[in-house]
Order: sequence, then C-alpha cells, then structure tokens
Amino acid sequence: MPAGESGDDLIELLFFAYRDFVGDPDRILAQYGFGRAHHRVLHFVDRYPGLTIAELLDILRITKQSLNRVLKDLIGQDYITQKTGTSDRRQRLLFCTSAGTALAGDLIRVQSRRVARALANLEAGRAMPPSAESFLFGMIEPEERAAVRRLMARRVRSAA
Amino acid sequence: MPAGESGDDLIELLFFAYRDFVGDPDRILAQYGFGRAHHRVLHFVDRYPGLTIAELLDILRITKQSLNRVLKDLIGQDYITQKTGTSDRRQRLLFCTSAGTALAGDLIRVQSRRVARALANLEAGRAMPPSAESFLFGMIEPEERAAVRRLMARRVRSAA
DNA sequence: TGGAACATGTCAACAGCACTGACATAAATT
DNA sequence: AATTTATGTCAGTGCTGTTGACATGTTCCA
Repeated sequence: MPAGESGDDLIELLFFAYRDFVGDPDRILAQYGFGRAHHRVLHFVDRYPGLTIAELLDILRITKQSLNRVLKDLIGQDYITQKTGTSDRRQRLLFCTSAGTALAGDLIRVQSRRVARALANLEAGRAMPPSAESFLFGMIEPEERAAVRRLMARRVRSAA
Repeated sequence: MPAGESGDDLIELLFFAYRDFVGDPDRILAQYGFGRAHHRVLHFVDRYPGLTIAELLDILRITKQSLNRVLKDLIGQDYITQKTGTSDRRQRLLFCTSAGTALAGDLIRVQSRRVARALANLEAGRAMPPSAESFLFGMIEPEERAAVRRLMARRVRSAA
C-alpha cells in the first residue's frame, strides 16, 4: 500500500515488519525470563524434534558457546530434554518437553496471527496483484501502519 | 518453493530471510567498526534527511541512550551532521555527509541486490501465483536454499 | 589397537546494543 | 516565572553474540 514500488521500500518494510514480528513473542518471553535466543532454540527444537546440536548451530549461525548458554537454561527449566543419539552416541538429540511444546505453541500462535492477518489483507483483494510489499506492510502493527505510510510518503516527495 | 503453504512456514522463512538480509551489510559495516545499530541510523537519516532525534527514536524504538551512543560515533567520524532546527531551535535535524551518503549507498546496494533477486524469482514465473513464501525464500542466500528446503521438508514428513 | 577426527561441553574474557534511573541544559510554551 | 519539551549524559546492568583454550567421550581409519 505505500506509494513507491521500489526494492528500497521493501528493505525498509522488512525492517518494520521484523520489528513488530519479534515484538509479540518478546512480551511473552519476558514473563519467563527468556530472550529471543531462547525463543529461536525452542522454536526449532519444537518443529524439528531430534535435532542435533550441530544442526541447530547451522540453522542459527551462532557459536556453540552462545547456544549452550540458552540451551542450558531451557534444559535446566525442563522445556527441552536431550537424548543420546542411537546410531552415533556422541550426538545429543534435542526434544521439547510438554512444557516446551506448550510455550513454543504460545509463541508461534501470536506470530501466526500476525502472518494470517497480513495474508488476509492480500486475499481480501486490497492488494492486486498480491505483492511482497503488501505482505510486509500487513505484518506491521495495525496502529503503526499510518505512521509508516506517512514516513515513507515523506521520502517519495523529497528525494526521488 | 518449500512444500507446505502454511503460515508457520512463513514464520520460519522470515527468520531465514532476515538472517541473510542483515548478513550482507554486516560484512561491510565490520570494516568500518560499525554495527547494525549504526546501519539503521545511517539508513534512516540518509533516506529521510532532516529527521529529528525524537522521530528517529520513534522509528527505531530504542532509548535515547542507545541511540546516542551510535549517533555519537557517526557524528564524530563525520558520517552524519546535525543542524539546529529553524522553527524549533531545541531540535537537532540530522543529515548525512557525503561520506555518510556514500556508505549508506553501499549498504543499500547489497540489500537491494538481494531483494531484486527475490523479486526476479517471482516474475520469472517460477512461482505462480506470486506468494509471500516465494519472496521470502528468494531472500535466502542461494547456496543455503537447498539446506532450508531440506530442513522444512523434514518437518512436513514428520509432524503434520 | 592406537591415534586422528568428530560432537559436544565448559571456562574466561570481551563487544555490541539494548535497558533503567537519575540528572542537566536550553528552548518553547503557558 | 514556572512548566514542559527536546536533547545530552553518566552510571550500572542484562542479553546475546564473539574468540580462544581446553576437556571428555565416541567414532573411524590405518
């Protein structure tokens, strides 16, 4: 819905979309004393049970020291458990406990809601053809959209 | 291009897309001793010259203390300058110097390339109809796409 | 069998970037 | 003249990333 259909606008929209996208779960996580790093680990272990440490490191692109810090929290508070690999006993296979699955579910729920809303905007025909721009704009917190639209309009007028 | 057309896949793709999206500029910024916070400030000041501190704080959603730390770097190294507001002399209007505009240009260039590539994928008809999913997938580093596809396929098989 | 390679865990130090709380100054507003 | 607003700054803290070094147990290969 913002004016210019340039790739540069997409860059900015991606920033705003991501800002609000991570804001939802952040509020829930804070109640548990967890952060985004915990969220990412919990999410991937929940969706891909049996993930190894090495696989998780490759997905998250962080060091094992960083991973271990948050993983220790999640294991210590019984959101995740480890099982020794069967074929390779060096590996630690990661699984969510029921508490872990429940929390992961709460987190994905608020994010799904936002994504669903963004997709609904597209399908309501408000954006024809459906564009990446409209999707990202729909990801922004509804009350904030006017402000983003105003900001971006300001640019279209001043620079080219 | 990944299999399931669910909103949950979009959540994951947004993670991967953003991960690679910020990876490009990070490499450039490291050469200047700057981080992501510097990037965000430089980007918005470049695109919206004359932005005030308060406006920038509202865009970035950080505290003035956080902003000030990186802004001091950018001003001290002559990438950004301040001008006292004309109508309200309390305000500091922010502008990029030529060095600032140049660096901002370099940064947006690498990100634009990635976005353009993602859009090109859509328009090449490889994704009909164009979807948010295809766009986000196209944002992922090409060499990494197979790995992401493999990971996500693994889920479609195991859980539902 | 013995040594190399591998998967993982851990300790310590450090950097970037957020936060809170408190306080200061100059300009605008009432 | 008093208050509010826009901004700057100091000090302390937390989360999450990094590097480098070292340890343990497992697997694999010569």
